[in-house]
Amino acid sequence: MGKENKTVYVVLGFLNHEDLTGYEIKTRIDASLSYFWGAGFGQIYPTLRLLEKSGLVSKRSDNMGQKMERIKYSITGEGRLALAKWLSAPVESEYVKYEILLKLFFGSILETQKNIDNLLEFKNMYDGKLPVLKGFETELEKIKDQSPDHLYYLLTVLFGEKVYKAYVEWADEAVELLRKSQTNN
Amino acid sequence: MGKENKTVYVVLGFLNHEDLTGYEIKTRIDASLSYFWGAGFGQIYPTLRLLEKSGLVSKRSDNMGQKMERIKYSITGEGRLALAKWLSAPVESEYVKYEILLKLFFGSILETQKNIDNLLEFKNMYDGKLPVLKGFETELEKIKDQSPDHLYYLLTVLFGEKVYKAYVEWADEAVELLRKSQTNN
DNA sequence: TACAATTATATCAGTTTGATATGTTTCCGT
DNA sequence: ACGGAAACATATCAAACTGATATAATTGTA
Repeated sequence: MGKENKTVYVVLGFLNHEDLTGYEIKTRIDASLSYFWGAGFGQIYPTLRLLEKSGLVSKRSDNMGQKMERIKYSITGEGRLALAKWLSAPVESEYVKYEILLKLFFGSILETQKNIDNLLEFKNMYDGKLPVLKGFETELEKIKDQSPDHLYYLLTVLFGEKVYKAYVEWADEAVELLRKSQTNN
Repeated sequence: MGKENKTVYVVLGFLNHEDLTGYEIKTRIDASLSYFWGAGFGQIYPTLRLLEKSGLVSKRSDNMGQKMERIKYSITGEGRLALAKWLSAPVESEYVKYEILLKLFFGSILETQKNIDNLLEFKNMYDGKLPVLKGFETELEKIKDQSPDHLYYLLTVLFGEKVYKAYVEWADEAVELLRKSQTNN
C-alpha cells in the first residue's frame, strides 16, 4: 500500500554529515539536489517527526533563552544503519514528468508557431541553467581531493550538465523540424 | 492550495482523438507517454468521474446485454475548449526524481565498486530501451505525412532518444571517473 | 529605527503513487 | 470442447507528495 517515503533518506543523508534544522535541510536540498530531486517543507517536517518517533534521528532544542524555535536533529546509529541499508539496495525507480512533452504530444491542436515558442522557452530555461552547473563543476574539481564526497557531488553535477545539454540540443532539432514542416505547407 | 490536476489534460488529450474507456486510456499512456509521463488507474478513474461531473466529458455504457462494465467516454465541446486553453498556457513545470543520483550523492558511504555497479545497471537499463525508441522513430518517419500528429509524436520520441543517450554517456564517464579514483588510492 | 529579507516551524487541500480487490472476456494449447 | 492464462475492465485505499498559506522571530541594511 502507498509508496515508500524517499524523503526519509534525503533527510538521513544530510544528517549523516551534520546536525541540522528542518529549514537547513530544505536549503541544502535546494542548493545541491534541486536539479534532480525536490522536497518541500510539507514533506520535510512530518518526515523529521516520523524519523524521531522511530528512533532514526534524535532532536534537541537549540534556543538558548531566545524565543525562536530551533530544533536541531541528529542522526542515530540506527539511522545510519537504515541509510546504509537503503544505499546498498538496488535502485528502484527514476521518475520524470515533462509538461513540455505532454503539450507537444498533443501539439497538432495548436498553431505550429506556438509549439516553437514553447520549445524555445524550454531551451532558454535550461541553457540559462548550464553556466550555474559549470560553475559548480569548476568549484568541485578544485576541491576534489579534500573529501571523498566531492567526487560524488561532481558526478551528479556532470549528470545535470549532460542532460541539460541534451535538452538544448533536442529543442534546437525539434524547432528546426517544426520550421521545416511550416514551409512545406 | 494543492496542485493542479494534470491527469485531466492527459485524459482530455487522448479523448480528443477518439472515445475511450479508462482502461484504454491507461494502455495508450503506457504505450506512448510512459517514458516522459505516467498515470495509474487510481488517478484515471477518479479523474474521469470528475471530468464527467464538470461536463468536460460525457459517458455511455457500451455493454449491449453483456455483463462486463464498459464505460466509453467522449470529450465535449467544453472539454475541447479546456484542453486548448491549457495547451496555449505557458509550460509550468518539469518534474524529475532520480533515485540513482540521490544514492550517488551520498555515495561516499558505500564502497566505490557498489556505486559503479549501480551506474552500470542504470546504463544498461536505458541502453536497452534505446532500440525500442529507435523503432518508434523509424515507424513514425514512415507515416509522418499521414497525419499532422505524427510529427509531434516523433518529437517526443526524439527527446527520449536524446536524453537516454545522455544517460548512457554520463554513466560511462562516471564509471571511468570512479575507476580512476579507485586506482589513485 | 524601521523595513525587508531571511530563518524557522507548521498545516492543509488536493494530487499522485503503488498496491490490492474483483470479476469478465478472449485467446490458445491440449 | 475444455481449462487455464492473459488481457480487459472498474474500483478503492493508505501513504506520499505538492504547492500554498499562516505565523512569528531574527538579522541585515538603508
